[in-house]
Amino acid sequence: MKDPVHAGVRPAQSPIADDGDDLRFCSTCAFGSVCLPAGVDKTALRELHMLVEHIGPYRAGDLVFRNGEPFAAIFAVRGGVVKTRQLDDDGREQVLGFHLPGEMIGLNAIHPAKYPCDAVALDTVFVCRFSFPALATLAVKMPDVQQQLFRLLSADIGKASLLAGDYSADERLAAFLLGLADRFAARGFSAKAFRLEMSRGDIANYLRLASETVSRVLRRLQDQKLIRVDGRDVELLDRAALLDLARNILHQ
Amino acid sequence: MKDPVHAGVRPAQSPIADDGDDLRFCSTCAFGSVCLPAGVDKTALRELHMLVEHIGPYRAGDLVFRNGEPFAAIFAVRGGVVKTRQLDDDGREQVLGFHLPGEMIGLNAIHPAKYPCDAVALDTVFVCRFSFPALATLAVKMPDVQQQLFRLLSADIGKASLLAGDYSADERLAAFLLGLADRFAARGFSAKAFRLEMSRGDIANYLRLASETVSRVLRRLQDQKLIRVDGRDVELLDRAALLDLARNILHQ
DNA sequence: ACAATTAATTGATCTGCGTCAGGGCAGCGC
DNA sequence: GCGCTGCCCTGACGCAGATCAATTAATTGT
Repeated sequence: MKDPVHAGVRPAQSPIADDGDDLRFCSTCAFGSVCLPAGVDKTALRELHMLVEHIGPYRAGDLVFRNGEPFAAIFAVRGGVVKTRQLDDDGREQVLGFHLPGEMIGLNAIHPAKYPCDAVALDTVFVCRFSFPALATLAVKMPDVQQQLFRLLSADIGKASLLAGDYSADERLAAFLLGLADRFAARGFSAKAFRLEMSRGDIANYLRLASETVSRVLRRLQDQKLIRVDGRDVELLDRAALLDLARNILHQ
Repeated sequence: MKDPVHAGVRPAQSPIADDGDDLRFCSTCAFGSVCLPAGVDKTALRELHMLVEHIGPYRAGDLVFRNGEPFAAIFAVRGGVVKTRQLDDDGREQVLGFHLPGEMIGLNAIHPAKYPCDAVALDTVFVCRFSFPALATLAVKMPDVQQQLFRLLSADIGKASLLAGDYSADERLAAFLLGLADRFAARGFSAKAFRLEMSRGDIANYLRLASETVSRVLRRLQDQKLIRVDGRDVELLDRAALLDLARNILHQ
């Protein structure tokens, strides 16, 4: 563990953006299309870069923001994996999502004006912080920024309702794995083999299953030669079959 | 059935905005705070009213917008109840939500740039149509409009994940009834007694239950004196007990 | 007013997944 | 070395709710 940035990441490419190469990271970020526009007002662009604050590293277990904190900023994950979760009155956890490099968190805090969940680093995490008042002000001057914000928000509505259906454990796991694969691929990582930074318990909680069920289903999928599992490392062997399983969840 | 506008609505006040009294309706609408601002730039306000188009009546079963149609506008329900739903490949329905007067629909269409669901009138429905390009342009000139759009979008993310948890049938129904009651109350209707414009099947589908289960749970809640049910008319008798049941879903 | 649909209720049975219980294995401090 | 802790896996069992089936309202059309 000499290199904190690359600690705990093994297979395929490491999902950590090169800290020394902002441009390369930004091109895979949810805000990339506005942070790195081709031929757009240079002054406004400079303003956008001005209001971005690079923060990190967070270590596994650290909180990027905390439930109840007043809303002030949204964040783009720059490296590592972030879990968002709520704790109910009895202290039971509800995992809302996992966020890979290039993805935004904190959008659901705008309305209640405070963060409705914790954002927990699952490994070594770096983020970009966007002050929201500043971003909103900029959005008034740069319609592209406004559009992108609208799109990001709208996209999250769709994501949130994906798991609401009553799907079987197999469908959920298949959709989960394929979803991760596609998101890794969109950020330039391998879509076939990747590491699950989250525990079985987190996956189960996110998919509204028992962790025992996650174990059993992963084993079943492996027995059926759809995937290969080794601890937290996963390899997708039969994408078509997985897609067929997940069809109802993903394909609509 | 001589009066189409008020047909099929019985108990308490009818959830139909007075067509002749825009001001009164607008004050209860999701956009009310920007459509009816106190002491705001009159010119910009006029522009907002200019781009609002009143549409209706739709009859039960009519579509306000259709899955796959290119996204062009968002809508505020002005009267009646609208159901949003997806149909998967096999033609099975997935109910995404029910929308009462004053609530916005179509926000989840911004990102995919086409409507990801159908919006179906459950009874006689009137809507306000907001052209989205025009609204976005106006938002650049009126930061209040932009803010309100951000808030509406963000709020929908939270709503979408409410039902994602693994809750019991009783919890779901209690939360559903209380949620409806509060939304009716926020629009000036009775929070104690109201009519379910949607069928048991729609409720069941929305809550990811079987319609038989909805029947049974409603009966059980009635036996326990928490509610009174008569067909599609519901009266909440013991709000505290319902809140206690729904605590895990609503209260976080 | 009538049959013809469609929706709602109720009971009986089935089942997927949660719960409980037990065991293995790696990392870590002592 | 040792016990401790956290994570993962596996089997046995029970239950909430789905499914199947049959009856009884409500709607709708003629």
